[in-house]
Amino acid sequence: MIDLANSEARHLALLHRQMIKLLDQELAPLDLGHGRYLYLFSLYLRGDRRQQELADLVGADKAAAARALARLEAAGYVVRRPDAKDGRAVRVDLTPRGRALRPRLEQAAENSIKSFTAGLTDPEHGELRRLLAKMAAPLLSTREE
Amino acid sequence: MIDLANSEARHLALLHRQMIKLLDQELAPLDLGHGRYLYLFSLYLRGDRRQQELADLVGADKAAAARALARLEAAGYVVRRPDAKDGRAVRVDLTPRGRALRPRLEQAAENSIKSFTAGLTDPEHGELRRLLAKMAAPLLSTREE
DNA sequence: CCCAATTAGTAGACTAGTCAACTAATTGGG
DNA sequence: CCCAATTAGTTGACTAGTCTACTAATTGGG
Repeated sequence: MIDLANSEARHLALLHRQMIKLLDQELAPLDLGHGRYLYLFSLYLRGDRRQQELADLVGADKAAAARALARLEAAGYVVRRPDAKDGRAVRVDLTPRGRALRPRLEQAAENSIKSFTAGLTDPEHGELRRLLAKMAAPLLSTREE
Repeated sequence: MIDLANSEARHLALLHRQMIKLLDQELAPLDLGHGRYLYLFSLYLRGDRRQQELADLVGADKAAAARALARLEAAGYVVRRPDAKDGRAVRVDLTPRGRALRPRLEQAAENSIKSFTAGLTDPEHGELRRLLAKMAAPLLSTREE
Protein backbone atom coordinates (compact mmCIF):
# COMPACT_ATOMS: atom_id res chain seq x y z
CA MET A 1 0.00 0.00 0.00
CA ILE A 2 2.95 2.25 0.70
CA ASP A 3 4.81 3.86 -2.17
CA LEU A 4 2.19 3.17 -4.77
CA ALA A 5 2.95 6.53 -6.29
CA ASN A 6 6.34 5.06 -7.06
CA SER A 7 5.14 1.78 -8.44
CA GLU A 8 5.30 0.30 -11.89
CA ALA A 9 2.35 2.36 -13.08
CA ARG A 10 4.36 5.52 -12.65
CA HIS A 11 7.65 4.09 -13.89
CA LEU A 12 6.00 2.48 -16.86
CA ALA A 13 4.42 5.78 -17.88
CA LEU A 14 7.68 7.61 -17.37
CA LEU A 15 9.70 5.10 -19.36
CA HIS A 16 7.19 4.89 -22.15
CA ARG A 17 7.23 8.67 -22.50
CA GLN A 18 11.02 8.58 -22.48
CA MET A 19 11.05 5.90 -25.18
CA ILE A 20 8.67 8.04 -27.23
CA LYS A 21 11.02 11.00 -26.98
CA LEU A 22 14.03 8.92 -28.02
CA LEU A 23 12.14 7.42 -30.92
CA ASP A 24 10.79 10.75 -32.10
CA GLN A 25 14.30 12.22 -32.08
CA GLU A 26 15.59 9.37 -34.22
CA LEU A 27 12.55 9.23 -36.48
CA ALA A 28 12.09 12.95 -37.18
CA PRO A 29 14.71 13.03 -39.99
CA LEU A 30 12.86 10.15 -41.66
CA ASP A 31 9.56 12.05 -41.67
CA LEU A 32 8.16 9.55 -39.15
CA GLY A 33 6.82 9.60 -35.60
CA HIS A 34 6.55 6.94 -32.92
CA GLY A 35 2.95 6.27 -33.87
CA ARG A 36 3.81 5.19 -37.39
CA TYR A 37 7.10 3.34 -37.61
CA LEU A 38 5.78 0.01 -36.24
CA TYR A 39 3.46 -0.36 -39.21
CA LEU A 40 6.48 -0.30 -41.48
CA PHE A 41 8.22 -2.99 -39.42
CA SER A 42 5.11 -5.16 -39.70
CA LEU A 43 5.16 -4.69 -43.46
CA TYR A 44 8.87 -5.60 -43.61
CA LEU A 45 7.98 -8.97 -42.09
CA ARG A 46 5.42 -9.43 -44.85
CA GLY A 47 3.85 -6.85 -47.14
CA ASP A 48 0.41 -6.53 -48.66
CA ARG A 49 -1.77 -6.80 -45.59
CA ARG A 50 -5.20 -5.56 -44.62
CA GLN A 51 -5.39 -2.52 -42.38
CA GLN A 52 -7.08 -4.44 -39.60
CA GLU A 53 -4.27 -6.99 -39.63
CA LEU A 54 -1.71 -4.22 -39.19
CA ALA A 55 -3.69 -2.67 -36.34
CA ASP A 56 -3.68 -6.06 -34.58
CA LEU A 57 0.05 -6.57 -35.09
CA VAL A 58 0.89 -3.14 -33.76
CA GLY A 59 -1.61 -3.55 -30.93
CA ALA A 60 -3.49 -0.37 -31.76
CA ASP A 61 -7.07 0.54 -32.45
CA LYS A 62 -8.29 0.32 -36.05
CA ALA A 63 -9.03 4.07 -36.01
CA ALA A 64 -5.44 4.80 -34.97
CA ALA A 65 -4.17 2.45 -37.67
CA ALA A 66 -6.31 4.14 -40.34
CA ARG A 67 -4.89 7.54 -39.45
CA ALA A 68 -1.29 6.35 -39.18
CA LEU A 69 -1.46 4.53 -42.51
CA ALA A 70 -3.05 7.52 -44.23
CA ARG A 71 -0.05 9.57 -43.09
CA LEU A 72 2.41 6.91 -44.22
CA GLU A 73 0.72 6.96 -47.60
CA ALA A 74 0.95 10.75 -47.76
CA ALA A 75 4.68 10.44 -46.99
CA GLY A 76 5.02 7.99 -49.88
CA TYR A 77 6.06 4.99 -47.78
CA VAL A 78 3.00 2.80 -48.42
CA VAL A 79 0.12 2.47 -50.87
CA ARG A 80 -3.44 1.62 -49.94
CA ARG A 81 -5.80 0.13 -52.46
CA PRO A 82 -9.15 -1.64 -52.24
CA ASP A 83 -8.99 -5.40 -51.82
CA ALA A 84 -10.11 -7.14 -54.99
CA LYS A 85 -11.81 -9.99 -53.12
CA ASP A 86 -13.33 -8.11 -50.18
CA GLY A 87 -15.09 -4.86 -50.92
CA ARG A 88 -14.80 -3.69 -47.32
CA ALA A 89 -11.08 -4.12 -46.96
CA VAL A 90 -8.12 -1.94 -47.82
CA ARG A 91 -4.82 -3.59 -48.64
CA VAL A 92 -1.63 -1.82 -47.63
CA ASP A 93 1.77 -2.43 -49.17
CA LEU A 94 5.22 -0.84 -49.14
CA THR A 95 6.32 1.45 -51.94
CA PRO A 96 9.91 1.26 -53.20
CA ARG A 97 10.52 4.33 -51.08
CA GLY A 98 9.13 2.50 -48.05
CA ARG A 99 11.32 -0.52 -48.74
CA ALA A 100 14.38 1.66 -49.24
CA LEU A 101 13.85 3.16 -45.81
CA ARG A 102 14.38 -0.11 -43.99
CA PRO A 103 18.08 0.08 -43.07
CA ARG A 104 17.81 3.63 -41.79
CA LEU A 105 14.69 2.76 -39.82
CA GLU A 106 16.29 -0.30 -38.25
CA GLN A 107 19.26 1.83 -37.27
CA ALA A 108 16.98 4.46 -35.73
CA ALA A 109 15.11 1.85 -33.69
CA GLU A 110 18.38 0.31 -32.54
CA ASN A 111 19.77 3.66 -31.45
CA SER A 112 16.64 4.45 -29.47
CA ILE A 113 16.68 1.13 -27.66
CA LYS A 114 20.38 1.48 -26.92
CA SER A 115 19.83 4.83 -25.22
CA PHE A 116 16.75 3.53 -23.49
CA THR A 117 18.50 0.61 -21.82
CA ALA A 118 21.82 2.37 -21.26
CA GLY A 119 21.43 2.05 -17.49
CA LEU A 120 21.07 -1.73 -17.52
CA THR A 121 23.68 -4.46 -17.77
CA ASP A 122 23.34 -6.91 -20.66
CA PRO A 123 21.80 -9.68 -18.53
CA GLU A 124 19.36 -7.16 -17.08
CA HIS A 125 18.43 -6.00 -20.54
CA GLY A 126 17.78 -9.60 -21.53
CA GLU A 127 15.66 -10.19 -18.47
CA LEU A 128 13.67 -7.02 -19.14
CA ARG A 129 12.97 -8.15 -22.69
CA ARG A 130 11.82 -11.50 -21.39
CA LEU A 131 9.48 -10.03 -18.78
CA LEU A 132 7.96 -7.51 -21.17
CA ALA A 133 7.46 -10.20 -23.80
CA LYS A 134 5.84 -12.50 -21.24
CA MET A 135 3.38 -9.82 -20.17
CA ALA A 136 2.67 -8.67 -23.72
CA ALA A 137 2.07 -12.18 -25.06
CA PRO A 138 -1.58 -12.50 -23.98
CA LEU A 139 -2.31 -9.07 -25.46
CA LEU A 140 -1.08 -10.28 -28.83
CA SER A 141 -2.59 -13.75 -28.31
CA THR A 142 -3.57 -15.41 -31.54
CA ARG A 143 -2.69 -12.66 -33.93
CA GLU A 144 1.04 -13.32 -34.11
CA GLU A 145 2.89 -13.13 -37.39
CA MET B 1 18.58 -6.45 -36.23
CA ILE B 2 16.00 -9.19 -36.60
CA ASP B 3 12.69 -8.94 -34.80
CA LEU B 4 13.01 -5.29 -33.90
CA ALA B 5 9.33 -4.90 -34.56
CA ASN B 6 8.89 -7.21 -31.60
CA SER B 7 11.34 -5.52 -29.31
CA GLU B 8 10.89 -3.59 -26.10
CA ALA B 9 9.74 -0.48 -27.95
CA ARG B 10 6.66 -2.31 -29.15
CA HIS B 11 6.06 -4.25 -25.96
CA LEU B 12 6.55 -1.18 -23.85
CA ALA B 13 3.98 0.75 -25.89
CA LEU B 14 1.57 -2.17 -25.76
CA LEU B 15 1.93 -2.62 -22.02
CA HIS B 16 1.69 1.05 -21.27
CA ARG B 17 -1.54 1.27 -23.25
CA GLN B 18 -2.82 -1.80 -21.42
CA MET B 19 -1.95 -0.25 -18.05
CA ILE B 20 -3.79 2.91 -19.11
CA LYS B 21 -6.90 0.90 -19.93
CA LEU B 22 -6.81 -0.94 -16.60
CA LEU B 23 -6.29 2.29 -14.69
CA ASP B 24 -9.04 4.11 -16.55
CA GLN B 25 -11.48 1.31 -15.77
CA GLU B 26 -10.66 1.49 -12.07
CA LEU B 27 -10.52 5.29 -11.95
CA ALA B 28 -13.67 6.12 -13.91
CA PRO B 29 -16.01 5.67 -10.90
CA LEU B 30 -13.80 8.11 -8.97
CA ASP B 31 -14.15 10.79 -11.64
CA LEU B 32 -10.45 10.40 -12.46
CA GLY B 33 -8.33 9.37 -15.44
CA HIS B 34 -4.83 7.94 -15.74
CA GLY B 35 -3.42 11.40 -16.40
CA ARG B 36 -4.53 12.79 -13.07
CA TYR B 37 -4.34 10.26 -10.30
CA LEU B 38 -0.55 10.46 -9.83
CA TYR B 39 -0.79 14.09 -8.75
CA LEU B 40 -3.02 12.99 -5.88
CA PHE B 41 -0.49 10.33 -4.80
CA SER B 42 2.23 12.98 -4.81
CA LEU B 43 0.07 15.17 -2.61
CA TYR B 44 -0.62 12.26 -0.23
CA LEU B 45 3.14 12.03 0.35
CA ARG B 46 3.14 15.71 1.22
CA GLY B 47 0.56 18.39 0.46
CA ASP B 48 0.82 22.07 -0.37
CA ARG B 49 3.27 21.98 -3.26
CA ARG B 50 3.98 24.19 -6.23
CA GLN B 51 2.64 23.06 -9.59
CA GLN B 52 6.11 22.74 -11.07
CA GLU B 53 7.14 20.47 -8.22
CA LEU B 54 4.20 18.18 -8.92
CA ALA B 55 5.00 18.12 -12.63
CA ASP B 56 8.55 17.00 -11.78
CA LEU B 57 7.37 14.30 -9.39
CA VAL B 58 4.93 12.87 -11.88
CA GLY B 59 7.49 13.20 -14.68
CA ALA B 60 5.23 15.26 -16.90
CA ASP B 61 5.46 18.56 -18.68
CA LYS B 62 4.39 21.69 -16.77
CA ALA B 63 1.65 22.30 -19.35
CA ALA B 64 0.25 18.81 -18.77
CA ALA B 65 0.42 19.36 -15.02
CA ALA B 66 -1.42 22.68 -15.29
CA ARG B 67 -4.25 21.05 -17.22
CA ALA B 68 -4.46 17.98 -15.00
CA LEU B 69 -4.50 20.06 -11.81
CA ALA B 70 -7.16 22.40 -13.21
CA ARG B 71 -9.36 19.35 -13.75
CA LEU B 72 -8.62 17.99 -10.28
CA GLU B 73 -9.65 21.36 -8.90
CA ALA B 74 -12.85 21.33 -10.95
CA ALA B 75 -13.60 17.86 -9.51
CA GLY B 76 -13.10 19.27 -6.01
CA TYR B 77 -10.08 17.14 -5.11
CA VAL B 78 -7.51 19.95 -4.84
CA VAL B 79 -7.36 23.73 -4.41
CA ARG B 80 -4.93 26.02 -6.20
CA ARG B 81 -4.07 29.40 -4.78
CA PRO B 82 -1.29 31.94 -5.44
CA ASP B 83 1.87 31.48 -3.43
CA ALA B 84 2.19 34.26 -0.84
CA LYS B 85 5.96 34.49 -1.19
CA ASP B 86 6.40 34.01 -4.94
CA GLY B 87 4.04 35.90 -7.21
CA ARG B 88 4.68 33.55 -10.12
CA ALA B 89 3.88 30.33 -8.34
CA VAL B 90 0.63 28.48 -7.67
CA ARG B 91 0.37 26.28 -4.60
CA VAL B 92 -1.72 23.14 -4.80
CA ASP B 93 -3.20 21.31 -1.85
CA LEU B 94 -5.72 18.56 -1.17
CA THR B 95 -9.28 19.37 -0.18
CA PRO B 96 -11.03 17.22 2.45
CA ARG B 97 -12.73 15.50 -0.46
CA GLY B 98 -9.31 14.80 -2.01
CA ARG B 99 -8.01 13.40 1.26
CA ALA B 100 -11.12 11.27 1.74
CA LEU B 101 -10.52 9.68 -1.65
CA ARG B 102 -7.21 8.13 -0.64
CA PRO B 103 -8.26 4.60 0.40
CA ARG B 104 -10.42 4.12 -2.68
CA LEU B 105 -7.66 5.44 -4.91
CA GLU B 106 -5.04 3.17 -3.38
CA GLN B 107 -7.37 0.23 -3.89
CA ALA B 108 -7.93 1.20 -7.52
CA ALA B 109 -4.19 1.44 -8.18
CA GLU B 110 -3.57 -1.88 -6.48
CA ASN B 111 -6.28 -3.60 -8.53
CA SER B 112 -4.83 -2.24 -11.76
CA ILE B 113 -1.34 -3.40 -10.95
CA LYS B 114 -2.59 -6.81 -9.90
CA SER B 115 -4.29 -7.31 -13.27
CA PHE B 116 -1.32 -5.88 -15.08
CA THR B 117 1.19 -8.32 -13.61
CA ALA B 118 -1.15 -11.29 -13.45
CA GLY B 119 1.02 -13.20 -15.90
CA LEU B 120 4.18 -12.96 -13.80
CA THR B 121 5.33 -14.95 -10.80
CA ASP B 122 6.04 -13.00 -7.63
CA PRO B 123 9.84 -13.07 -8.08
CA GLU B 124 9.38 -11.93 -11.67
CA HIS B 125 7.15 -9.11 -10.54
CA GLY B 126 9.82 -8.05 -8.06
CA GLU B 127 12.51 -8.16 -10.71
CA LEU B 128 10.36 -6.12 -13.09
CA ARG B 129 9.84 -3.46 -10.42
CA ARG B 130 13.57 -3.36 -9.82
CA LEU B 131 14.46 -3.00 -13.51
CA LEU B 132 11.85 -0.33 -14.16
CA ALA B 133 12.95 1.61 -11.07
CA LYS B 134 16.59 1.37 -12.15
CA MET B 135 15.84 2.75 -15.60
CA ALA B 136 13.48 5.41 -14.30
CA ALA B 137 15.89 6.66 -11.63
CA PRO B 138 17.97 8.95 -13.87
CA LEU B 139 14.78 10.46 -15.28
CA LEU B 140 13.71 11.45 -11.80
CA SER B 141 17.28 12.31 -10.81
CA THR B 142 17.50 14.99 -8.15
CA ARG B 143 13.84 15.77 -7.80
CA GLU B 144 12.92 12.87 -5.51
CA GLU B 145 10.57 13.37 -2.60
C1' DC C 1 -31.60 -17.51 -50.90
C1' DC C 2 -32.20 -13.99 -47.89
C1' DC C 3 -31.76 -11.40 -43.95
C1' DA C 4 -29.38 -10.92 -39.44
C1' DA C 5 -25.05 -10.73 -37.55
C1' DT C 6 -20.42 -9.81 -38.24
C1' DT C 7 -16.51 -7.38 -40.09
C1' DA C 8 -13.61 -3.38 -42.35
C1' DG C 9 -13.05 1.08 -42.49
C1' DT C 10 -14.09 6.10 -41.48
C1' DA C 11 -15.31 10.07 -38.74
C1' DG C 12 -16.05 12.66 -34.51
C1' DA C 13 -15.46 13.62 -29.64
C1' DC C 14 -12.41 13.02 -25.97
C1' DT C 15 -7.91 12.23 -23.04
C1' DA C 16 -3.38 13.23 -22.49
C1' DG C 17 1.05 14.16 -23.77
C1' DT C 18 4.80 17.28 -26.28
C1' DC C 19 6.92 21.78 -27.62
C1' DA C 20 7.05 26.67 -28.48
C1' DA C 21 5.67 31.32 -27.59
C1' DC C 22 4.18 34.28 -24.37
C1' DT C 23 3.48 37.01 -19.71
C1' DA C 24 4.75 38.10 -15.28
C1' DA C 25 7.61 37.74 -11.28
C1' DT C 26 12.01 36.93 -9.22
C1' DT C 27 17.08 36.79 -8.88
C1' DG C 28 21.78 37.91 -9.12
C1' DG C 29 26.07 40.02 -11.00
C1' DG C 30 28.33 44.26 -12.53
C1' DC D 1 20.34 48.92 -7.61
C1' DC D 2 19.01 47.66 -11.94
C1' DC D 3 18.54 45.08 -15.92
C1' DA D 4 19.38 40.52 -18.00
C1' DA D 5 18.56 35.93 -17.28
C1' DT D 6 15.84 32.64 -15.19
C1' DT D 7 11.62 30.63 -13.54
C1' DA D 8 6.32 29.64 -13.03
C1' DG D 9 2.43 29.30 -15.30
C1' DT D 10 -0.84 29.61 -19.38
C1' DT D 11 -2.18 28.93 -24.03
C1' DG D 12 -2.18 27.06 -28.66
C1' DA D 13 -0.80 23.81 -32.18
C1' DC D 14 0.33 19.20 -32.82
C1' DT D 15 0.73 13.80 -32.16
C1' DA D 16 -1.43 9.84 -30.99
C1' DG D 17 -4.32 7.05 -28.60
C1' DT D 18 -9.39 5.55 -27.00
C1' DC D 19 -14.42 4.74 -27.79
C1' DT D 20 -18.71 5.23 -30.12
C1' DA D 21 -21.59 5.63 -34.02
C1' DC D 22 -21.97 5.07 -38.59
C1' DT D 23 -21.73 2.91 -43.60
C1' DA D 24 -20.98 -0.70 -46.53
C1' DA D 25 -19.78 -5.35 -47.65
C1' DT D 26 -19.66 -10.13 -46.48
C1' DT D 27 -21.21 -14.44 -44.27
C1' DG D 28 -23.91 -18.08 -42.69
C1' DG D 29 -28.09 -20.36 -40.71
C1' DG D 30 -32.97 -21.25 -41.22
